Amino acid sequence: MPELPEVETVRSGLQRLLPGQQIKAVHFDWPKSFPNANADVNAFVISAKVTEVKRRAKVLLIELSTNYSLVVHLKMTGQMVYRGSRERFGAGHPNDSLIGELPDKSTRVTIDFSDGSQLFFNDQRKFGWVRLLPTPEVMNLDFFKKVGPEPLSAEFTWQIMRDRMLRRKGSNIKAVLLDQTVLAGVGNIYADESLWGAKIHPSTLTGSLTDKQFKTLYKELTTVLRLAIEKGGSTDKNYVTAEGKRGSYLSFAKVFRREKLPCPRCDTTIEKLRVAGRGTHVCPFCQKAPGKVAPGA
DNA sequence: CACTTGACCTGTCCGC
DNA sequence: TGCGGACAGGTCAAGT
Repeated sequence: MPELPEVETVRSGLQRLLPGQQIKAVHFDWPKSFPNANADVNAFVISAKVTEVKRRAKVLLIELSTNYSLVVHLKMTGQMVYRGSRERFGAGHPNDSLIGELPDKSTRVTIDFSDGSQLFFNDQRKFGWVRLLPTPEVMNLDFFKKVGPEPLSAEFTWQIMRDRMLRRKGSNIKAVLLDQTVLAGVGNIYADESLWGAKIHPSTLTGSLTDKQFKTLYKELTTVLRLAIEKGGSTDKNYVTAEGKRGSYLSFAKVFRREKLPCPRCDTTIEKLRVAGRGTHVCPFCQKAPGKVAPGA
């Protein structure tokens, strides 16, 4: 799972469920999903209690009472699903859950808690990972040293976004939105959605954007990220919340996965193209390709 | 150096 | 139906 709103939704779910839980056992069978699992798991994970669940960029940080942290990246298809001691299926009715009984064949890591509840790290494509690190060293990971600011933080302004984006003025704006060193947490869904909102074509050279466009893009991006968090993220195939439920943002999406459907703003048929190596959705009328002038721009 | 492309994996969908 | 190929929400390493 993917982007900031999805990871934030999982974080808030785990933060409701995990603090105070004591870890009894950890199981994993695909070593790449837990590359540095070693004797430290026995020393610093078994018997530890979860103190807090945090997020930075698209990464979950499960902090333990031993001053170690389980650091989790869900990449494309990762899930973190909690099951209470009496729930073989999802909380409430089984139909609420996208997934059935756990563990299943995509389960890579299982954490057992003392009260009988369990936390499952599932990952169909095996790109995601869990790592164990001393909490004070987590931010020394190369990824965290390079990652850009949180787009929803109070300090993040449109001018900061513009200045950081202009470090890559020779790239198209879609590639720059996806660049985690420019700003944290944006992926393919919310890049397309915010570019549609700002009426900017994804192939537009970043260096050619005006201040007015940067300002609009900032507003659209932060608005769409907040809305997606409110809706519990976007579920297409794999993503689920900590309770195993779907997120509902995609029913509010304007262009993502809506190729061949009408643009909600002008009724022009939405097209799917390839930009920055990624499937990209645009309204060809609202978002004029570079060289042409967008309406109202 | 700045930027783009392939690789990491499994599963699904689409065309022949 | 079967089978090959393209594609899927992310990030690195290696390439141009």
